[in-house]
Amino acid sequence: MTKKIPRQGRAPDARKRAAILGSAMKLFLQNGFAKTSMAAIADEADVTKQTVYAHFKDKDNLFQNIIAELAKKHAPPPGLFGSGKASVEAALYDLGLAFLNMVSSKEGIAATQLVVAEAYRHQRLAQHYYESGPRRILNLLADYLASQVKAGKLRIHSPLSAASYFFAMLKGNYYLRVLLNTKPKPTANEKEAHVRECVTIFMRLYGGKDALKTRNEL
Amino acid sequence: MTKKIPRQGRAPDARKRAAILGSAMKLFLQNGFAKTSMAAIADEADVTKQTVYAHFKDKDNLFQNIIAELAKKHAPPPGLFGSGKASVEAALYDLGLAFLNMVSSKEGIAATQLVVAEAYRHQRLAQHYYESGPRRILNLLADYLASQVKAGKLRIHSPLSAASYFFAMLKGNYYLRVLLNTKPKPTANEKEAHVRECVTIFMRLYGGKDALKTRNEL
DNA sequence: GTTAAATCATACTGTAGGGTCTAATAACAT
DNA sequence: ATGTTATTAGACCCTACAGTATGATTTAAC
Repeated sequence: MTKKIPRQGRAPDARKRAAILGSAMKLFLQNGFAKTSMAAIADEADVTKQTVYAHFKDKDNLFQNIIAELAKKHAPPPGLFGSGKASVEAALYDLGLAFLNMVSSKEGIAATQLVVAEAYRHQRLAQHYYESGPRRILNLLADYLASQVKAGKLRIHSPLSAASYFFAMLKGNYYLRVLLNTKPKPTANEKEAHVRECVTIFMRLYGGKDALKTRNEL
Repeated sequence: MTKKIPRQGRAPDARKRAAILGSAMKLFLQNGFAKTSMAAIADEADVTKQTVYAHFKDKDNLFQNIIAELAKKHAPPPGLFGSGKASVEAALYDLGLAFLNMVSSKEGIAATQLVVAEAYRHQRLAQHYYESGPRRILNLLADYLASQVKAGKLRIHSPLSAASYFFAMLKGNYYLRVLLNTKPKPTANEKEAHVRECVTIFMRLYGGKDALKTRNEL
């Protein structure tokens, strides 16, 4: 019932709005909140400052929209554990690699830096970002693990803990270094090897009884 | 040979310099780089802006000094694995708890947020901070682990990897949430329990042969 | 006690940037 | 056609703030 407000005159241009959002995201990610000016955003979007202010109340409001957009963009896709037919190892490997690629992507890094940097000023935003991104994916994995426990494929007391350890190991060294721009960025090969190792360790910890007897060194 | 430049007149006041550094650190940690003004720093230090500029070339220079100071302050203490006589478990537990307390302290959080936020602008600083803090402690643990491997107390292929997994598990859930100000902060009890669990897992992974046979669930 | 440097107090400059205003034009609704 | 709204172009206001200038005052070296 709220959709068809009777209008007269020109309608707001959705493409311009999108352009503004796009430019703002690009610039915020590139230079951070403080060092991105509204004028620069307007320029980049080929739009007037006025138009920017017509669509967004102020800089803060625009920023909130960007973070919300990023949260959506970085949320885990719906069919994450699709068929559920693959082996646990394969599922973990795929998830792990996707996750690692995500967080070490240029945009993933910039987004995290941005949110962390502004977290103390926009606590609700940070919370929302966390819950729709990291927290969501953590829960998904926990659910999957629980299902595999039921299926007798894993032995886990607390799936949520186990899931968090899996992600923790994945991030391991990388994460902080990535956040701090301490390159060089890992190569695809390194990432794959690292994910394999994490899966191996995970299975040694939580795999069926026999899994524990296999290779004892890492 | 560079120390005794013949001077005349008043000497720079070391206490004022210290006061400036103190105020700057406090305010930078509290409000971030951009939102801390030189005037505010001078005020807080009970000093004139002129004096601030007498001691530090500009805001950036002052900031660099602060980060260096933080890096020193957060560097691991020398006698970390003191006697080396305690059990591996106990050593890991102590280290883990100290580490967790450190990174979840108000100042530890603020420092990390600050460095992360400015990382893309002050890459060398971030690098320096990483190497004198996290990297150093990682190496210390790796060395300790290697020594315990030699002593037959542990079975580890790559001590550096193992060390990084230990810290990764410690941070686990906590770290990102802490960086994002997603409270509530963990209580002392929770931290202790968490460290215990990490040590247990670690020993299951890397402890002597028998360690693997114990409790199979977590 | 003279001198040179450090500090103070305060005013000042210059610039960047958030946000507003106005007047004109363009697009759409009825 | 008429009215309403979006957008443009560009000037404009105001505040915050980094950094400087000036002149007085204190402190320590000699």
